[in-house]
Amino acid sequence: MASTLKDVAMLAGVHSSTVSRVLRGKENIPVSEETRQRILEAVRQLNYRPDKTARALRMRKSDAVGLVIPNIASPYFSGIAKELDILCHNAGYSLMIYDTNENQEKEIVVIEDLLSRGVDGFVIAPVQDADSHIRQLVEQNIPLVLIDRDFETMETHAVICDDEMSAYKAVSYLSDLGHKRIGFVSGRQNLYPVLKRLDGYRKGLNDFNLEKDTAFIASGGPTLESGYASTVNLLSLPNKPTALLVSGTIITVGALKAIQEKGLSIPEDVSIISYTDTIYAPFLSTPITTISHSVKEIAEKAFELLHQEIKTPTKGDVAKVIVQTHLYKRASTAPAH
Amino acid sequence: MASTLKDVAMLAGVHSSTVSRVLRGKENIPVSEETRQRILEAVRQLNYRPDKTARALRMRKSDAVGLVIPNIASPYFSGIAKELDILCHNAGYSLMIYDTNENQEKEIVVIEDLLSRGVDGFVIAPVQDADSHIRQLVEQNIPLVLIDRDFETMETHAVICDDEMSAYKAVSYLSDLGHKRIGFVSGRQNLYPVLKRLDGYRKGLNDFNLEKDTAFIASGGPTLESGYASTVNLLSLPNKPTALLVSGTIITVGALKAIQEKGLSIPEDVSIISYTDTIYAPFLSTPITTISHSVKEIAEKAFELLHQEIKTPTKGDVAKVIVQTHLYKRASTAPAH
DNA sequence: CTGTTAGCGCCTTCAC
DNA sequence: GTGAAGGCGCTAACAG
Repeated sequence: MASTLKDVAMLAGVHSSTVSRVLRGKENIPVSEETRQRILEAVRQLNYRPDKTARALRMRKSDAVGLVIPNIASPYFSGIAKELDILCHNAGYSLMIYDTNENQEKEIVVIEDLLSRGVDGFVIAPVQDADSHIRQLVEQNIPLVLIDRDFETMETHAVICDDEMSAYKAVSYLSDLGHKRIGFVSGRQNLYPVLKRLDGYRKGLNDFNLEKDTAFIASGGPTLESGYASTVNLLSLPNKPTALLVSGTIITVGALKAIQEKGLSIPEDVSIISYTDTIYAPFLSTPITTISHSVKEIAEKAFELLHQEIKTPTKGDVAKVIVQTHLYKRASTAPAH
Repeated sequence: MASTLKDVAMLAGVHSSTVSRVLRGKENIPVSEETRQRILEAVRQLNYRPDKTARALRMRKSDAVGLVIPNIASPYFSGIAKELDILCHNAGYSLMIYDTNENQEKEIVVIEDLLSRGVDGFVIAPVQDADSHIRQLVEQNIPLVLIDRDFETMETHAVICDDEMSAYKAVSYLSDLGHKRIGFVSGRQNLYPVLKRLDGYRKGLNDFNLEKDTAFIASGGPTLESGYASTVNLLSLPNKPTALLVSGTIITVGALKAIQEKGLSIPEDVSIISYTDTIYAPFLSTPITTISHSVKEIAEKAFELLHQEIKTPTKGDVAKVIVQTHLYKRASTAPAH
């Protein structure tokens, strides 16, 4: 059994409230140097550690923030988790990382759990099958920053990527290489980044006079199998694309597998640009051209907004921060034949 | 402000203790069907959710378990985190994932934090620069399972891999291919798996009569740079190894980078076997021979042990579970020239 | 300067 | 069957 304030107080011969005062050492609170030392000594002897559960109950705050992400096994989200964790830790918060497994029900449960554990704020990459539970957080003025996936009509802070522009640039680059038929492979189409990338993709097709065909757009679930199936479909078209814009790490692996099994080669038969964050990108059989995110920058902006919001709530004055991505040109993109 | 038991009691016209009884619905507790319904209705109306902070304070248990890992951005640990999260969630626990960043001080802080938040148990992959804080957990009979990294002399449950045997088999395989000089590249050498793999490696060198040279063993920190530097060193030896056994995902990327920059090719100039869990392994420029872990199996065994321990503490009766790894032979290993 | 008092929201024992 | 009382460990307001 861990020792309590009372135990320390007993040993030091004072009242527990005095111990409490000393321990949280507000500068302006008067307490004699002598008793202070006596208390500190008792704390040491008993190896006292404050009970954060009790503190949280009493204070209505927990010095904890909840990170809610759809897939901790994704290098993108785990990268954000890592960076955010470091920032939180340095600022004296604990970061509680929860995985929703891209499942809306679980997200709702998880947010309620975090709420009932009294976290001071949230960073959420929402599943986006529903939004009312997020809306509730906003209405209750609970500090919240969305990352990667925004609900545009909602008054929340958000840190998102330049998805529309990055897709547009990718298409532009492929167009410069002479590609006329570009496929779009992605996971779930209700996700904000996918939607935005689609916008950029379509805009690109338009502006550069490329072939438009709804069959060139293949979206599925967030799985390797889905990426595989989508790519197989695209590459089985009589009039198949000569280049692919692929969203997501695991989708990309599915796409690579499909291409390999079809006996096609990159970039001779098909060029590829991928949204992925794998450190293996340069070492793939064909080093792959990627659009990459700075997870550190995303984490930093998100933390900054959240921290500010926790300290001094900004009533409805909301920031939508856009983080620039970067196109790393590697060997998976080549002129169309 | 969220509603409390009292609010519900008010609305239902009963006392809060009655509400509490109904809500935790122990079958054998008598309560009239009528008031029960009235209470349930009030709960619905107020959208009441129990406060887990208060509950944890009162009950001395939180229905939460803490996962403490050295690097959430590693596919190995994030894979374990994901699987464990699913298991915990299904069993009604919340999983709090904490990253120690391979830093001993932070690990200590983080465990104390989790402790003071009243978690019911721990799953820990320890940093292993120190062990007294872990020993304390054991002494206080706090449910605990170590994963990946064991303290052999400590009476704790542990789920570890067959590191010695897997390294031995890797050496055996390389020996069969005719390699006489095999290098060993890894991260920190105080880690249990690294130590065990070294044991297996040395045993292999012995049994198969391979060249022994302490210069063939290059261990460093847990970074890409370290893996890079170690590999550069090995491959600069006058009498350099023709094969490398590499531990760790990020170390492997460093090694690949070094080989590439040296202008060497795999497997012509150097064969490689890697302990890594990247899904990209089959798609690398040379698909890499890997020793892979079943993160799912590790998570399952760990959860089983922990769950059991939380429900009915087994005084000192401790299990060390060994999970088999698998050697996936790919193109990065070839006969020595 | 320090002690007393009164809860935070919940659960458990003991009454009735 | 249900209510009242007490307390988990902590902090804040008020005394003195």
